[in-house]
Amino acid sequence: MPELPEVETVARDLVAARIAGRRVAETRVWWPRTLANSRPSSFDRALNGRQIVHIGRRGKYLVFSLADDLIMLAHLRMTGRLRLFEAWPNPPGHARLAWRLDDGRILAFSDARKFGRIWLLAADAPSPLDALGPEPMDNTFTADTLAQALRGRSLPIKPALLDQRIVAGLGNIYADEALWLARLHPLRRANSLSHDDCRLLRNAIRQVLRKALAGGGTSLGTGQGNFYGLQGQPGRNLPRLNVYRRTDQPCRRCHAPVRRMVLAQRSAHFCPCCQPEGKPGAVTPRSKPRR
DNA sequence: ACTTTACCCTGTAAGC
DNA sequence: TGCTTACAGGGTAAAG
Repeated sequence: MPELPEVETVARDLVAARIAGRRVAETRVWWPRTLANSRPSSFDRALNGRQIVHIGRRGKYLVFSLADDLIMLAHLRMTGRLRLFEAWPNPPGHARLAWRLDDGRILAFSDARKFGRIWLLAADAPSPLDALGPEPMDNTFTADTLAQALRGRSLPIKPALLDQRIVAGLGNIYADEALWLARLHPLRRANSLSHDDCRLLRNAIRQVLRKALAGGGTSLGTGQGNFYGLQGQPGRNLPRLNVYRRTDQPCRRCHAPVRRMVLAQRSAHFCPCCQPEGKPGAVTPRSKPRR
C-alpha cells in the first residue's frame, strides 16, 4: 500500500534511472480501465514522441511533467508498481500498460488488483491534485494549518488523517504510526485536539514519514500485494513500525499489548495504554472540562 | 456540509 | 491436498 514514502521512493528511483529526459516512443495498454480519463488510442497519440521533462510527486501521485504543458499522473493505489523491462513483457502478466522509451527501455505499470490509475491532463486543466491538502514535509504544513484543517471536523482523528484534503500522502500504515508517536487515540474527535496535540501530531507525522523514506518505504511481506521500488527492491522500514500489524505484540514504549480495531472500514492499531481514549476526569460527554 | 457505507479488485492466508 | 471464505485498503460515489 504505497503511501508518501513509497511513492517518493519510486519517484527518486525513476530519476536515478534517468527516465526524465527520455521521449515516449510507443505505448501499449492491456487493461484500458487503468486509464482514468483517456482511451488507449488517444493516450498513445498524445504521448507518442513526447518528452518526459520532469518526474516528481504530490501526495501519493507520481507526477510526470511532459513537453507542451502536458501532465501525466500515476496513482499506485494498493498494488501498483513501476518496472523496467528490456522488451515488451510477453505474456504481460500483471502489466496493465507500458511505455517504450526512445532508448528502447520499457517502463511498465504493473498492478495485480487493478486499482491503480493513470491520468493524462493539460497543465491548466482540473486535476486530482487540486483537492490535495498540504505536503506534510513542506514548511506550509504547521501545527496551525493542521489545527485549521481539523476545525469543525467531528470525525475521529484516524479517518481524518486518511482524508487527503487535510494532509496529503498518509495512508493506513503511517496514520497509525503517527497517532502512536503523538500518543493520540484513533477515536479522538478531530476537533477535540488541543493546539499542543496538533503540534505533537504534526511533528509525529513528519518524523514517521522521514524515517520511512530513509528506509526506502515499508514492505510488509512478499508477493504481488507488497511494495517494491522500481528495481524490485523491497523497503526496509518494517522493523521500525511500532503498532501497524503488531496486534497483541507488546508496545515498544510500555509493553502493553497493541490492540486492533476497525474504524471507517480500515484496521486501526494502537496502544490502549499510551494512547488513552479520554482524558482522566473528562470521559463522559457531560462532564465539565476542568480549568 | 459533513459523515458513513458500498464498491472496485485479486493475491494471500486461514479454515474446513 | 484442495476447496471456500475472509481479509487487505486508496479513493470515489452514493446514501444518510
